[in-house]
Amino acid sequence: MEFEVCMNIWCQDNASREWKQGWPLRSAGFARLCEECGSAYANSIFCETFHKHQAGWRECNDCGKPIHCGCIVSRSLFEYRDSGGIDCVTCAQASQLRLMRATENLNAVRSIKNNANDRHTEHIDGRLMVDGAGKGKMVQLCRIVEASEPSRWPQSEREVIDSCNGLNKQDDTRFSNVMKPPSHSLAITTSENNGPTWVTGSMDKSHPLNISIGTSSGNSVLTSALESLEERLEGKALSSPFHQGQRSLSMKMEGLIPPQERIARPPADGIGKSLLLSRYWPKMTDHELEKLSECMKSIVVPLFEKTLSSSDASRIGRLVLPKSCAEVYFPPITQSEGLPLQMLDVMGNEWIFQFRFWPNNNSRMYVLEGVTPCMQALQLNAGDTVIFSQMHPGGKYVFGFRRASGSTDTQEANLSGATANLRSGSSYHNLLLNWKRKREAFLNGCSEHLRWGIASLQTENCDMVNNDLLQLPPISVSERMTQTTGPKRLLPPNDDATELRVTLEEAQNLLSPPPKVKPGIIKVEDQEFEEYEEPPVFGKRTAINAHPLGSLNSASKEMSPKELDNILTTSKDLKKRRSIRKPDTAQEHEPHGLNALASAAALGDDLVEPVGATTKHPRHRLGCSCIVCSQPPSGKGKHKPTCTCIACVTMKRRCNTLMARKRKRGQSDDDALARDEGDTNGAPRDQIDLNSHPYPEDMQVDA
DNA sequence: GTTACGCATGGTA
DNA sequence: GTACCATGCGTAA
Repeated sequence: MEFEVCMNIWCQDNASREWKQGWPLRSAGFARLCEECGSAYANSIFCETFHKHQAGWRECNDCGKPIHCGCIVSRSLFEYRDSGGIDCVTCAQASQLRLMRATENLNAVRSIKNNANDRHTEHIDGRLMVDGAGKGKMVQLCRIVEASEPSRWPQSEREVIDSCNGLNKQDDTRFSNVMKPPSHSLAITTSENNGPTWVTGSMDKSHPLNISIGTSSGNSVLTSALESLEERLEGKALSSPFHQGQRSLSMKMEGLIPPQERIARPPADGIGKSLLLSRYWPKMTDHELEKLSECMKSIVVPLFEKTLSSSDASRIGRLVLPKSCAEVYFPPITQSEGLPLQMLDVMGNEWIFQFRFWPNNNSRMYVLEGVTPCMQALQLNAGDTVIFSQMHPGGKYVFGFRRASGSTDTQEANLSGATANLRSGSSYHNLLLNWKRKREAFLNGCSEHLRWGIASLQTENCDMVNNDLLQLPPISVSERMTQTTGPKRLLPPNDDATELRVTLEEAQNLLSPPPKVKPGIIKVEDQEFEEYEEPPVFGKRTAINAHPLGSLNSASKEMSPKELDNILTTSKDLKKRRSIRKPDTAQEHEPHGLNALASAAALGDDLVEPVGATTKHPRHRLGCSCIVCSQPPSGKGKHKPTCTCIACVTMKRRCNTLMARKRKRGQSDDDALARDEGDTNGAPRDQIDLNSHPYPEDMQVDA
């Protein structure tokens, strides 16, 4: 165990060598707690998920912008570390907790030197050498302690010791006594095991600045006004929340809090931060993490994330896991068959994936198998990001996700729905209730058939749908029914090769009125709706000038019973697919008949091209970002030869690579290359034409 | 004929 | 050059 000294000046344990594992931190580790007093230390700066109310905002020393520090102790403790620390998320340079610059630190120690006759300090390699009580020791840590309860500040070292002894007797050593300082103090901690040297000073305005220097063992006391320290305390520290009526800095910074940034959360120390590529670090906003924890009713520690590739999101149902992440965060497996891993998604559904590996080039390739049902239920596609987290206690894995940028859905959005029922009392909750009420009012006002249709489209088996709807602001139903809200994923795709993006309006368009039936008129919120006595007809209209709600165009393309049967059969086929989801939830996200109908209808000619499963080039599915799929339709949007877009650059690189290889293989192959690639559109070879098929004919996906 | 499994291959960092 | 990983592909069910 790494040697560290407890930084709680109430604690006499200056030689702590063991640290208890405390509460889980958002950095995927655990807070280390002093064995003696239970104080948090080191990486406890990440504990905001657990003690959010004690989190606070600070100003970055370098850029001055507010930065967040969630340390349970940081609200009452300003900490300085010469090395390490957390980068400011804004400027990425300043240590998050570096509230004193090195020069200030030096001044403080010089003051000590000047006022303690037997002391001598030097600045060596950025560190401070203290001679005297901490003779020959390198100063590593220096901190200003700000008391939260001045009335409890001990006025003497004796009181400090007494208070510490009292604290040690407390049962709840984890939180009640976390870094409760006796006063504003400057602690200079030596790196070796002879205890820290403390500079304590009362900052109570009712008392003169009374600063003492000594080791915590109390063998040296110097009462003096350390001017520079006082100046600093009066300057920076005195402007702290404490001197503003004990208001927290977080309150002070209220209104200045910047928008939540997506923070890449590196793994905790010791778990191989250097081993895990930063692209796998879970990037969640504090808000998302907070909501996830709220949703799971547990502490959730993000582990890693991965952007779904085409093959991950394909129907194969295999999600390739980054090797390092799999080995670090998932249970070790020795057999290729691996073991089942139970996971909860953000909706609270339980899934079991097979965590296994394949031998691969003297290495392993880790995969999660059986993810298709979950992916479909969550409507995840290539480009989306899945986030693996772990709950504490219990260690159960959480399967979270984040939609690809540009999508209207984010994990946060989905969590909004998932946690709606947990947000009782919040304004957000009220908004949801408001919308729910209006929706119910509307449904109640609708005819049975229409109500059934809409309700089915929302489908009680598709929580995502409800959640999507519930996310909507509580606008009137009439507005809802007439506006286009942008792409909404209403239904899970009924085939892996397809994706359904359909607005509510489009969904409504799938309901056609029965032919030759005159509608009645009902009023909901002063809006007239047509009511039909006969069931609606399902089908995709071929004309688009229909009224969204009822007066549907007579040109509706009705489905024959056989067509309906075919689609329903397709839906049933879904159930044949292998799914190892638990029985209690296994059917929840299966598309119902109406869903299948809607999907099939919505996936008509002009909406989504149903790309058939092909073994030739399965990557060409919806969402595929390859050259073929990303190229614009021929004719318009043609890329210029000088275009430097990603697609063009990639294409050029590929061609260059291909050319180089071909040249190596000889002239005959070069000729073949010329045949294959040879100016399909008559373009010179150095002018890449992205509108031509980049692959030989036998590889081209059917257009 | 289709699908899933398991391994191989090749691109990329 | 190597490891990782996306995905291609042969084969068995």
